Amino acid sequence: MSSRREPTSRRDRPAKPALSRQWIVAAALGIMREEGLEKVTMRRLAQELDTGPASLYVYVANTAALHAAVLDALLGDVDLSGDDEGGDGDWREQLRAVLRSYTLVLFAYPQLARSALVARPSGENYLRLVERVLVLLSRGGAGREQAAWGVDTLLQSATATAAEQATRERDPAATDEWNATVQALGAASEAVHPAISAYMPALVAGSPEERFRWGFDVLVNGILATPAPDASA
Amino acid sequence: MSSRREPTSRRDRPAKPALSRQWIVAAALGIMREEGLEKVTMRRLAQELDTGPASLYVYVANTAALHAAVLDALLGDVDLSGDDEGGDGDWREQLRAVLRSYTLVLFAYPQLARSALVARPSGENYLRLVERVLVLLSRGGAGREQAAWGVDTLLQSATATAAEQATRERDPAATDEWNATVQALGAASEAVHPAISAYMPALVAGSPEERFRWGFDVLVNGILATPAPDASA
DNA sequence: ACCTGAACACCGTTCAAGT
DNA sequence: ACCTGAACACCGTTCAAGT
Repeated sequence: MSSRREPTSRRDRPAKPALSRQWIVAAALGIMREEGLEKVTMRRLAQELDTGPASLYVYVANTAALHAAVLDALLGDVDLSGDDEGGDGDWREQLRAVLRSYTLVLFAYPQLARSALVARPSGENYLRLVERVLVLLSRGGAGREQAAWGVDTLLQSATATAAEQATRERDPAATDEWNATVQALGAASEAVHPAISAYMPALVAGSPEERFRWGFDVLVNGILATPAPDASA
Repeated sequence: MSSRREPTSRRDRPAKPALSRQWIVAAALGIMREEGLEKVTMRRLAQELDTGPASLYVYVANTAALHAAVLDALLGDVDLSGDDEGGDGDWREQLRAVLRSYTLVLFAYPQLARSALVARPSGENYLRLVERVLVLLSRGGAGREQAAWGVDTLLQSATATAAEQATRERDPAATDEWNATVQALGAASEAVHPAISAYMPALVAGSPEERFRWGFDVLVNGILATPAPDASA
């Protein structure tokens, strides 16, 4: 019972694999899937990897970078459908599918969507996504600036939708915030806030699906209809 | 030197005013203005108010609620210009002005904008803002659902713009993230990501002002041009 | 170069006890 | 009802020292 190492037996922990950025991110993903993003901390992660927190700083600059790396890893699940074969006519449907897939991936991890809103990722999977959206937008007739700025707007909007709707359904505590907003809107007196009062059912109505679809169309229609500043002036 | 209370002299601290939600939020605002949102913690705030953290929980549910209250207080600075007198023709300019004012207020406190992205406020000033945007949108010809969902989209987009652009300019550490993204985009090889490579200058170009204006027009154009789901089907 | 122990300087939240 | 002290259970990050 006092043996220090058993080279053959007892391999419950596979002999502590060497640290590496890849391995660290994989462990972080595991913790997130099982315990949520809020448990993906330097300390908890170090514990999981059987080392001290200080060791992680060789591979990861800080906690924000760690979360960004986890997000990028997850972005590998986004379906970029039909990655290259043409079919020019249905660019809009393809773009919608890509963004829906992106939204669904984020839906699975609301907290990650929240953090993506605030810290854009920069990994390989993110680049692939941006590339794909750019191609589809330009296929749809968007100009240079329209496509470039459009990517940003579309991804941001999809991220925000995921963060909000997903939170609203799952997160135990954050539901309170949404309830507070709904309640505040509902309680708005007709005298002080007539418009809110008049629009009230609609203000909080709509399934995630409906909101997503409408939001997508609003943006695509708007992007194609709105020229970039220097284009004409 | 051992006196317990001096009723007349030494009023550096004005005799510890009674706790109240209002007073707590005011103190929180002060800390934010002087030290940044990240210092607006229950413990720091309690210290400022000369009490223990536990005492604050009588008035504020948790830290998120505290931040939301601070945001709402700040929203009082948003210029709702011309609050009621007609001038129907220029609804678009008025709406633009309101959203610009909103963005500017958030610009002053990037971190707060970040947190607003994630936790919608629900206070009186927020309601006033929603009310105003609703009125202007419907004056512009938006239908019921268009106006209702449009408010959400417009405010979200403005918030995100503020959070991003503001952070990019001021925040010492968060600039790294943006740099990482820019660098990743710039380093995208032409072979693997031809579109990114081709669109590259445009992807990160544009002043905050230009981006804001374009984003606003995209949304307003899109909102007015896109009917709500059940409207026709 | 990589890894570590230990420390520094913090957090949010709860609870039993007081007034 | 409000306020408090004290505790519980955590954090991120740095640094000198080791290998």
